[in-house]
Amino acid sequence: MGKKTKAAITPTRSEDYTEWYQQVVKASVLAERSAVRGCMVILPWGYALWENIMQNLDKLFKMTGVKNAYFPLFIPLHFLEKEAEHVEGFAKECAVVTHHRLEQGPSGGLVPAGELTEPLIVRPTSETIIGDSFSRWVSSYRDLPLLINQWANVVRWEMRTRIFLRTSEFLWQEGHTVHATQSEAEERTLMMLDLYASVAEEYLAMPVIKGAKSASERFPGAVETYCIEAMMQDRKALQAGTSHFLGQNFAKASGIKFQSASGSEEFGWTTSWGVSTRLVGGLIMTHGDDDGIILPPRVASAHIVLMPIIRKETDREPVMTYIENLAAELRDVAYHEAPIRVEIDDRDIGGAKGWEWIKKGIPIRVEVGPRDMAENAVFMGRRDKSHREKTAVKRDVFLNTITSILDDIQDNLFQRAKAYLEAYTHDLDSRSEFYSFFTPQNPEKPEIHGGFAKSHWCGSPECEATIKEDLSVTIRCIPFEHVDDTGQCICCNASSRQRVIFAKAY
RNA sequence: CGGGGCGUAGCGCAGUCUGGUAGCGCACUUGAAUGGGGUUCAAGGGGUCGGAGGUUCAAAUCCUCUCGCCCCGACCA
Repeated sequence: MGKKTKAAITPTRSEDYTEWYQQVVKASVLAERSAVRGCMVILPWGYALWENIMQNLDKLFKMTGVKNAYFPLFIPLHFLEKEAEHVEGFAKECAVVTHHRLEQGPSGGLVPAGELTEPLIVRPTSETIIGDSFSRWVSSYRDLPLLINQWANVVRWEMRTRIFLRTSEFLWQEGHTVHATQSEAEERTLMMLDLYASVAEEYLAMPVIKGAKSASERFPGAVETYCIEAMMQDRKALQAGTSHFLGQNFAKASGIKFQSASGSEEFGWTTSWGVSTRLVGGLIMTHGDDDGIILPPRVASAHIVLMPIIRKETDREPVMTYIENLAAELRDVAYHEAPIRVEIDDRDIGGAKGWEWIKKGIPIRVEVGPRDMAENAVFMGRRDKSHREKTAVKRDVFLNTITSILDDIQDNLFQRAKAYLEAYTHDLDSRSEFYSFFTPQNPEKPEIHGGFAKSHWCGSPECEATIKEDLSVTIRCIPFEHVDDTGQCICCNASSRQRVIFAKAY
């Protein structure tokens, strides 16, 4: 009882949000920094979470007819040069392989040797290398639509990295499709956006706003970029997923052509769409509290931890037997078509154990000691409630209600996050109101402020740039709602046909 | 690439100004006590003080150069 720390994480969110995030990641054992600049090691607890996200997405992709494939890590330099905007967009952040051998240097160390005739780029995204394959796979309208996804790692040499949110290397999926018509491709782009939104909301319990990017925020080479934007607890926006309608730009660059039913030669219409390990960062900042992360049950690395309370050595065997039987029965319960994931923690380390699991964000902690056994009960704590709020539940009741308890936690997390998003999203119509909304009281050490401003925008890149320059606020998306609303641009007062979402962003 | 901070045990830090050859807390190991909760006591293991060079009888400490990390900008999923 030495320490009187009120929260498990120091500092708290309100004290220092950025530092809180880093401490939460550390305490959660989801990931850690690696020896390589800007790259992270994903630990088992974090990888299990990512696997659950992956499996759910993968299943949903396949239900829409998408098939998985795999393409090379390396892209020949000249491939990237094929689409002008695309080159410009990614050129600044590419890792380049120039040699294929190491030799003993004069001072003893290894030095690169065997220079390549053409450098290879470590993929920052795979439109061009996949386009090359697609150009050979597609020759007739009968080959379309072509619906491919790959699970891969990509590298973007960012100047500033942040664990899970922006690492030099990250894991993601990238879907790439080719269609015979523009409308079919557009339909697919929006279909995948909807799929992402429902995964974010139903699995990650993360409410999102769907919309289109402004021209300046578009994917390099895309005709249209759609996105889902979530609000973190420091009220900044996080782009949680994107779906791009690429028109015929990449088809022309890669030579993806097909012969139509009428015999004419036409370029395909392509799309690409992706979500990444960034989602994990979003999850942390959406649900975490001052005791650490809170994992939504639908994707949690594990659902329940069973912790024996052993008072006397003679209690150990009966308590462990009780726990192992309980675990076996729990694992036989299906939660959304998959077995409940149960951990048993019998380490004899006292109360620190419970706190470890709190910081790891497991949805349900269960303690079982002789007293519970005598009453045929378990002692349960929920991660979405205070750590002090624990209740005795009869064993059979616990087994019969466990899936609804998990669903209740899932729903509770979503409702909380949705209330937060709504509480800090405002229609703002005056320029002064808008500027004060995004200006902290204390510029030295900015407090959590702002949120999402739904404000009118005339559509000019100049107004967008002015606001970005003045406030570091950008247009996160042009939402699909509110399209018929008319008003005046927040920046220049010109007439505007709709509101857009302005926010500071990650 | 600019501005600020920092590299000393696995983690968090003190010691640096005023050179004398390394310490604290947590974690770890062992033993004991405790037992519905980040418990207590005792004993113990672990460090080329980020790296290189220099000054000095002597450098974690002073000087020069480097490398890396964190925060704030610019760039971005």
